Amino acid sequence: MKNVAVLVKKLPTPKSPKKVAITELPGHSIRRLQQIAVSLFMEHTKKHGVTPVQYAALEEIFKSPGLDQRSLATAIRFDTSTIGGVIDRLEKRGLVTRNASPTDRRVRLLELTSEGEHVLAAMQPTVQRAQHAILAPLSETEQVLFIALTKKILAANESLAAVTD
Amino acid sequence: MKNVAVLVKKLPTPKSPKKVAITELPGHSIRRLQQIAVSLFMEHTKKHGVTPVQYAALEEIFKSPGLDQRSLATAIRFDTSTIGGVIDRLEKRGLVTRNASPTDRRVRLLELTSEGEHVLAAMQPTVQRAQHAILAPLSETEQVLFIALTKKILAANESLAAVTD
DNA sequence: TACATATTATCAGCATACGTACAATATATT
DNA sequence: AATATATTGTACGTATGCTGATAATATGTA
Repeated sequence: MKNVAVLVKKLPTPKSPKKVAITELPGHSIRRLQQIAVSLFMEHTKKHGVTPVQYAALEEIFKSPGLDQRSLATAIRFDTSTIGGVIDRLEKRGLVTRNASPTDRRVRLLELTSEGEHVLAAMQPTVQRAQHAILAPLSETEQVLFIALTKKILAANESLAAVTD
Repeated sequence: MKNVAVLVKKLPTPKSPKKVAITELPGHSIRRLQQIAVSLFMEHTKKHGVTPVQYAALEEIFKSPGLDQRSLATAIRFDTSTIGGVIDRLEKRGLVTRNASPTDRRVRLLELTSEGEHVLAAMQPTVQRAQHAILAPLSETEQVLFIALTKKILAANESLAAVTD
């Protein structure tokens, strides 16, 4: 009787692992999805030399000229410690300017240069095509469904990661 | 008349960008999905100090002991130039061994240490919970649907990115 | 006004990701 | 055997992504 109690009581981590098919895990599928989305984006927008992350930054700065880095990061879900480097690269390419705020000396205000606006305008159609390409394997109905399901997951996890505020 | 022809013919890139809601682009949603999946994984498996990528490697090496790095990379869709560093870290932690092949001196054969097997076994339940957490916002039916749609996209793009062969 | 607290940006460290190039080694072909 | 080609692993450069720490600056409150 005592033996049984001991056996039942322990139940530690199983001695040997089970064989898990990585491919079947949602996490892995999502990682693959991301690899594919980035790959298609880069393929379609190759001639502009702008990454998906940089594109998102350009788009947001265009929508809200003069916003600060932190607000930008929050808006497009970058980590605040990443945003600096992204802006560095855009600034170096002359697509973005970063000026000290006259009212708050901590803040760097972001704006597109005319070159930045030009590049953004030029690449928008290619970005659209890339987005279509990602969902292309799905029917119209399936695409709507996929987007809805995705949004549902995102909505339930808004606070997770890259939301520094 | 000529004016019209000229206008029609050119159609260059638009002068000024349109305002695009980044949040509405599939690429951005997928990026968010990935951030969330990783975040949930790390949260659930915190005590094991193993990343999603490292976990995939452990799982695959357990399934196919003695496989080489390149095969591993292909199996779990790592970039071949990334796999080395991942194995380095697992090796340094004593979870994996990397031995020269007796038949082919180019190859490094991978195997789990007993510690590696132990860690893998210990974390499998927590990984399961993390995977459930990712899809938790969806109903059972929706989860099945989401997985099916995702797989359809992946199947159509198997060759894209991180498939070095 | 003086101090505690909050905010903005930056930096260091670690871990993917991918392109490109390259050395070592196998294998196929001539 | 000698050469051409393919394969395995590594290294370097660039770009995220996140944690934790810190400096500079604001702001709220005693």
